[in-house]
Amino acid sequence: MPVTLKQIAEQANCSVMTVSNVLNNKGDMYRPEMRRRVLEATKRLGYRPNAAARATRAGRCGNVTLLSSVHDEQSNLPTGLLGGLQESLAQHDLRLSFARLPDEKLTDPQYMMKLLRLWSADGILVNYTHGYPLRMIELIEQYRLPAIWLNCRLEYDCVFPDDVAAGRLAAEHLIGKGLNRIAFVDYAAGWKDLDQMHYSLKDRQEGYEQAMRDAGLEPWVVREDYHVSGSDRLAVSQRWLEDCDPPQGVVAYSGAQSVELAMAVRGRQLGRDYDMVVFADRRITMASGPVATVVIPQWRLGEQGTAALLQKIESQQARLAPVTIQPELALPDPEDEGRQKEKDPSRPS
Amino acid sequence: MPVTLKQIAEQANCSVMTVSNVLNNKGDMYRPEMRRRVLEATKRLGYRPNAAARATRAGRCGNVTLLSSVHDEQSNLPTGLLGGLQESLAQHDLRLSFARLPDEKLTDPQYMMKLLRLWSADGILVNYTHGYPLRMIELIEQYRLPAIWLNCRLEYDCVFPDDVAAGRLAAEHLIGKGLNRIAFVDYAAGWKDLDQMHYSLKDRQEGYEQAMRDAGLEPWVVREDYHVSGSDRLAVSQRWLEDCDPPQGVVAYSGAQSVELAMAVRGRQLGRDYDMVVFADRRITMASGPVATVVIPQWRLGEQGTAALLQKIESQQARLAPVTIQPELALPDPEDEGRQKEKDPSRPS
DNA sequence: GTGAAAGCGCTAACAC
DNA sequence: GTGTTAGCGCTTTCAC
Repeated sequence: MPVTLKQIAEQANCSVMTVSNVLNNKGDMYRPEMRRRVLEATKRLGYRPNAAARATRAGRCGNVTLLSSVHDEQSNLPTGLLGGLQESLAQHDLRLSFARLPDEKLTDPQYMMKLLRLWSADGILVNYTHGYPLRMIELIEQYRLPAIWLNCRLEYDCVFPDDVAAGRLAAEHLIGKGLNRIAFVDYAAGWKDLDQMHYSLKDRQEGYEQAMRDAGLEPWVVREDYHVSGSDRLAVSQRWLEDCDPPQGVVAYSGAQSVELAMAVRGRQLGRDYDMVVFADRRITMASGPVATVVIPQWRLGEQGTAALLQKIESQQARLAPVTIQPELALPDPEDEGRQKEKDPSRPS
Repeated sequence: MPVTLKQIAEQANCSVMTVSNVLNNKGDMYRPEMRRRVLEATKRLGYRPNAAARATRAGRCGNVTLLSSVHDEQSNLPTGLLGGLQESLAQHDLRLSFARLPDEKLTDPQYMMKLLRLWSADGILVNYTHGYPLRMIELIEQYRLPAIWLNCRLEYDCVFPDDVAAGRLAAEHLIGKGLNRIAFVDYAAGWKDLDQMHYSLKDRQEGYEQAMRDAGLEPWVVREDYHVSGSDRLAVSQRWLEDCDPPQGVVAYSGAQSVELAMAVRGRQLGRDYDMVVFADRRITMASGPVATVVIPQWRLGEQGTAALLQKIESQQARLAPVTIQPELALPDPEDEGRQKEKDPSRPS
């Protein structure tokens, strides 16, 4: 039903090739009159190029697939990452597609065909940060899929943030303000389950501890034995804050809001009585106002992921060296407020 | 470079058609021996089907494009929506691709070709919730792109949540608990800029007001003249809470955290001294613990969006009646805690 | 300057 | 049961 080059050629009284050339910027040689006729017919018919046909001819797919877990209920896909990927891929005339590895048994060859068809791409970006099934690694190897892992600290073929640097950056900011009692808070993992968790939990704490020791300060890590769920975080925060001289600075991997609230109940105000640094993909404003944020630039991560994948596709190289992304400290500088992208007020929440 | 059916046929000593049929579940007629040889060669060579070629043959593109704004710095793409779209499209052997309408002048035909190639799809899902450029509507019309608008309340070809119902649901929950002084809080829009904002701002307030009046209660809307930025919300919350007998219930479109904090500073605890309802795409846990949430089921919105788009593509119908999605109240029931999907603790934040 | 021929990988239709 | 033919929309090559 869609318009084809052939139909344009008929309308413009020329050959299909002429149309193709004119529309692909190779029409310099043609008479202006010819070009005009072609462009006019193209516009009039509302012609849309058929990417599939072009890709078939070119022997490529024209797209890259972002592979995610089916288990991600929560957003594991920052808009910045999506944007960075999409825009850098578009510059190479590649589309970004989305796929998941379902739970079904992947032994049925018929089912595998269906899945591979959906994955059909020039390359794969794997967005599992942890807990990726062995089966997927097997599939990637078996089908020689050019793949890059995002947010994964592997030996090769990956792009990930330098989380030790992120931890250092956070601590150094507070140390630089002359604070001494600086706590590192994380409720996401406990000491007992830390090892099975994402490396960033350990690495950011490690960076914090390094910075503290370098400054001659005693690290102060607030971490329970096990993961603290959202509903328990306030109580836990209040408990440890009761027992101590309250911190002058807090580096929060998670639980920042419960610390803020527990401090407020004790009459201690963020920005006045203590400082906080959080980690995020963008500058953060908490309930008490903006806070210093160690920004993990997801946009750049996406761009670098694209670059790595393209290199992998081009070079057919077996293994690519890991790429690390440096985090950046974003201050809650009031002067910056204007530039800070506020949550767009007119969008639905 | 990728493996083709032809190569498999050579290895399996048969024709390309035999391979195609066996791999596409149409191989019942073939001798088991033949099928075995084909499947063996397929596996050994690591064959991946070429979706582009199949799509070319079928006269379709095999994918649907999700069109987003370049201006979305903040996540406007809930994971649930993505998941619902992706999964329902996969059931129809369609891939989901992403694209954006860039700011560049869209007058250059060469540039337009490039863009249309990236948008190349059987249909388009428009994810602009507001502020979509007129140029895009023109493009959709000119190129007869089968399009469905998501989260937009239009006259036709759209799928969006019933936000009046959402507002009602929130208020009725608190009214049902026997509360009287129930405030509706929104800092995202002010009275003066409400009209240019997303319809959900007005609609949820409208639903709240309806429910209040139905119950013989006085609506109490907290809204400033203009948008209140994140850094000012706490101060604003403290100001209006100072002047009044504090509310027993709060319906928060936005600013929930600043209200929670302001109340805490006054010694009023969420769940003990007052109740709150918020709107989200999933059950929400605030710093004080879980709260009742009016859940806008984005997953279902995605599924319905797919259904509508497929119908639009199939039927070539000019205009499809709008589809509304009903919100659901999710209680902060402790019994439900187990089922509540906590933010996965092992992911990077 | 323009167009005819060939072929990309795949599959519907039909022949044997 | 298996293979042959033709053709999807597009572009590379090369002839006129």
